[in-house]
Amino acid sequence: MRPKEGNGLSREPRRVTSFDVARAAGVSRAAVSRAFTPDASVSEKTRQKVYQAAKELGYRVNYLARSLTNKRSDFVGLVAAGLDNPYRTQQLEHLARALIARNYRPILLPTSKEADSATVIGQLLHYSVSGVIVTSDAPPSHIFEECAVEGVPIVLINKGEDFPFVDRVVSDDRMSGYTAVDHLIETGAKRLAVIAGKAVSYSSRRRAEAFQSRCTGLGIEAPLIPVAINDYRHGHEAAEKLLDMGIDGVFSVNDYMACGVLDGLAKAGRGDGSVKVIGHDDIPQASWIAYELTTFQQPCDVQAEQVIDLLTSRMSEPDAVARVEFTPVTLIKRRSA
Amino acid sequence: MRPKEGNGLSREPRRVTSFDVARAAGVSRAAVSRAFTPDASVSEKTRQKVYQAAKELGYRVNYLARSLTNKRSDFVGLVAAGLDNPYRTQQLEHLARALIARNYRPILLPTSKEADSATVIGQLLHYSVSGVIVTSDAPPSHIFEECAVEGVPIVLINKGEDFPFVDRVVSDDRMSGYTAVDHLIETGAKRLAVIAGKAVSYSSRRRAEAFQSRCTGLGIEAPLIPVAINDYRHGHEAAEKLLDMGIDGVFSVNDYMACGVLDGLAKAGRGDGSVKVIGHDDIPQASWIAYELTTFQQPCDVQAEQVIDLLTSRMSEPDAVARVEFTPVTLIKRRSA
DNA sequence: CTGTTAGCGCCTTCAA
DNA sequence: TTGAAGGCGCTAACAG
Repeated sequence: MRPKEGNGLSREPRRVTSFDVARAAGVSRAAVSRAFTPDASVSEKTRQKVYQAAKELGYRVNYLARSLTNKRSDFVGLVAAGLDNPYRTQQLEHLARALIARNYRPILLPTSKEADSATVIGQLLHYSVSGVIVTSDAPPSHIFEECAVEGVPIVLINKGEDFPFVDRVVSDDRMSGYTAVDHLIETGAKRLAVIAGKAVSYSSRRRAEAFQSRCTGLGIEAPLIPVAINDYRHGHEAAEKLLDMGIDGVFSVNDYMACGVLDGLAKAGRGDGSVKVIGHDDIPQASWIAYELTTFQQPCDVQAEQVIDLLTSRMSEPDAVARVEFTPVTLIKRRSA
Repeated sequence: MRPKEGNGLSREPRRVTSFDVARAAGVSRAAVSRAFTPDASVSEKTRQKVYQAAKELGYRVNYLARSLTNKRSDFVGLVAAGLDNPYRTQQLEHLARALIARNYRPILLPTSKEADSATVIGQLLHYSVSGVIVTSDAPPSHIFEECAVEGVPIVLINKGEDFPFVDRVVSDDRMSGYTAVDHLIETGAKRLAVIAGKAVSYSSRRRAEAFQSRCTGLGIEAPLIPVAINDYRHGHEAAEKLLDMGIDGVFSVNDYMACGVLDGLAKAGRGDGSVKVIGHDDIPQASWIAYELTTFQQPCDVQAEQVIDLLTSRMSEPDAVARVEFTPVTLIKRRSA
């Protein structure tokens, strides 16, 4: 059955096509195509004949060829950055699973300096992707236009840019900012502060703003402790400043950084709970015994569903007005506050 | 310039093809194709004409159509599981970046009960993938044959199955097992043990075996403390047993679980360093102040390169004998041992 | 170096 | 419901 050249297991991937199946089943190629197309018009009888022949020959529909005629592939770009933050990983995994569950194939595109999101999305446009999901820094707006022109939906997660045809899913940052203040005060904290990356992320900024705005409303002062990046190391460094300033209640805009804050406090001999800490995201480490971090759960599964809903509805209605979905947050109380 | 129906920004993705570019540039479609094919035979002059026209029209090569003729796409399947373990995330990110750097597109496929690796790899075969990288549980062997038939290279990471045409990259588990013993003894531990998932992972098992074999060689006893899964929770639970058994030096086959062990010890009031702990992988958390875990670094970047080397060399030599590459490990000494 | 000619594997009208 | 025919966008093989 193998091609030629009897070197044991010669290659030359002799692929079987719909033509082969058609011949074997005694039907036309169109019939084969229909048999493998959901709700196409085929009799059960031919369908079975086709399936039978297909199985015997080891036939698989070539989805790439299919997308050529369909003008749309099953691929969805997943543009991500900061995967060292465990929350990002969770998001990624949930998105990937949710996509696969709906028969999409996620193309993973980690961003960095060399490969920024714009370049990367540009690349995606070569594959007739069904959509693009962005968790990294928001790309420059010109890329949105390109996508719009090619009819490729984009969904941004926790980003701020308001742009025609670009949908977004954002977590309820005002809620977390406000609640953080209230809870810190409830636990007895007097001198509050918030740690957040300087203009690094939309959600980060919004949480910090909400926190401060709530404080202002209550007539208390609450400085922003700026850091370069919202990560463990910078959280750790911020802990010192915190102590210098006499803060006893702090909101770290994500857990990843909050872990650093807690460790920094512990290192300075203040791991006794005298400084209350609230994080955000409820990453696995937040419930680890070393931290037991009070935090806001931001359910990735819900978020993923929201994202995909936006994606699919935009596919059917490309010209719809841009929408924003809010992911609810829930305060999880633990030892740290 | 837009199609019809003047509803402001009407859609109907009017894609521009090589035909359009050819016409605009006054050349043939083949010329256009060549202009976009690395080291194809085109004069600089036509190439420029083509680029010019392409830019004006906003042309992009349709890679899907290209793969149709090439019979091979740029896609590489990334089959992964256990992404809650931060080391897995690191692997994933490095693999993805390494692939993209070489102009492959990683398709992310997280596995689980519903979507086991076999099913998932089967799906991939519809896309003429250039290869498959497996970090999850090894798939059943029949899938290897299917891939071999279709000429799709597979590389397994830290898996044991020895199968024709299937290459593997494995970390130097014997080395870590041996070194763990020696280092624990050096730091003064007397009663050793190793914690490992029961038949859950190849590397896990191999590390444990090496550990015990070294102990036997030194004439000391070293029980295996079995757990269901090598994760934080089970590490935490294992800590109790450890103390019951009077162990004072333990090798946890991965860091993720080791963090649980350390937390379990701390919770039992034995976070004083009286029980030495060594982990494996050097995940970010291992260097967090709460843990300062002595561990083995297993460089993801090296591993990723090894994987891709195997992948690409098998593409050119599909019938080569299966190879195994070893990833070196390095002991990183920290507070925990 | 360039254009022409055939497909790659599939899907979608269109008649029957 | 079925088959025939044409085309999706691109590239490889072959002249010139």
